[in-house]
Amino acid sequence: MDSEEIDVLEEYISKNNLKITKQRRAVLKVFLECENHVSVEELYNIVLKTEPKIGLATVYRTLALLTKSGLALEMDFGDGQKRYECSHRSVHHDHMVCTGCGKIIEFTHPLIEKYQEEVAKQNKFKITSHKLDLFGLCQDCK
Amino acid sequence: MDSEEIDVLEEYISKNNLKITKQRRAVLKVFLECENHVSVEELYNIVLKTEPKIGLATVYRTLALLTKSGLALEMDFGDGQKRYECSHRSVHHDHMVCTGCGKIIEFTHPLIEKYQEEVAKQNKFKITSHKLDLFGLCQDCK
DNA sequence: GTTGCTGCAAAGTGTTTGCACCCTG
DNA sequence: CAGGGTGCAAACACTTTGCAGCAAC
Repeated sequence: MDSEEIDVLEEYISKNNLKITKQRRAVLKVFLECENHVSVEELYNIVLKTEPKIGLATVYRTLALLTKSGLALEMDFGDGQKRYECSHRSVHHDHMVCTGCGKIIEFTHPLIEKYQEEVAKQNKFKITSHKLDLFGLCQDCK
Repeated sequence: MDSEEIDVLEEYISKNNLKITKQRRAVLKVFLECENHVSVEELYNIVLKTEPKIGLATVYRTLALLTKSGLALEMDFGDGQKRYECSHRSVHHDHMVCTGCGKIIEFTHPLIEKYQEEVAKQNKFKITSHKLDLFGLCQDCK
């Protein structure tokens, strides 16, 4: 396991009077190893292989904990389930979601960000976060 | 009621062997009169005033019908419920969602759209739709 | 040995569906 | 009067919560 992330988690945990458990370690390990935008169910099924007794509720609770500690980011692509990505793994990015195969391509475009700021300023709006999803067909699904 | 929209609905209905009912009229009327981004529950509560016997399921079914007929657009701001807006009322736009008071400001920026196309092309991705939400604080909530 | 954590099951959300009856066309 | 529409309640999918026993510190 990458010591950097377990450190982040342990720091958060000790600061908040919480405890490290083998379930939390297991969820964190799988979360760090699997690809971005995992759903809870997907993660749960992987964790089950190393921690067969773990409950789905624990996975939900641990992902909430990872989100609060800043290790995970919660995403919603409108498909009715929460998905998570590692916040450390990349700086902010947006998503192209292929409606054919479900593949998610990440991207950023500095000018798009710039014009977002511009339009916000025009409306006297202070952006704290944003979310840009392009839906369509990827190269393979065209 | 605006005759334009009832025409669109009736055309869709007659093309698909469906029927006009007073419930559908009532939902359409309220939908056209209320502000954009209504949730189903909000709409339901307003419709109840003129159609006290209507069921929530009918509102869901009618909104699905309006969406299929092209009158309504389904939105998801990640708050766990579907919201709808009139598709005729405006051309495409994006949203600034105030996390303080819930206000939604609509906007478009031609250059943002342009750079979306550009980045899609670089990834050989064909955009069918997109969704840009800025979250933050509006003028009044800063 | 406290106090937080876990697994389980039950409860909660928002949404959809099955069905008998009703109403439009 | 046939076939779609309605209201109701049950079913659904995803997520959260209450609780008794368990484990980390």
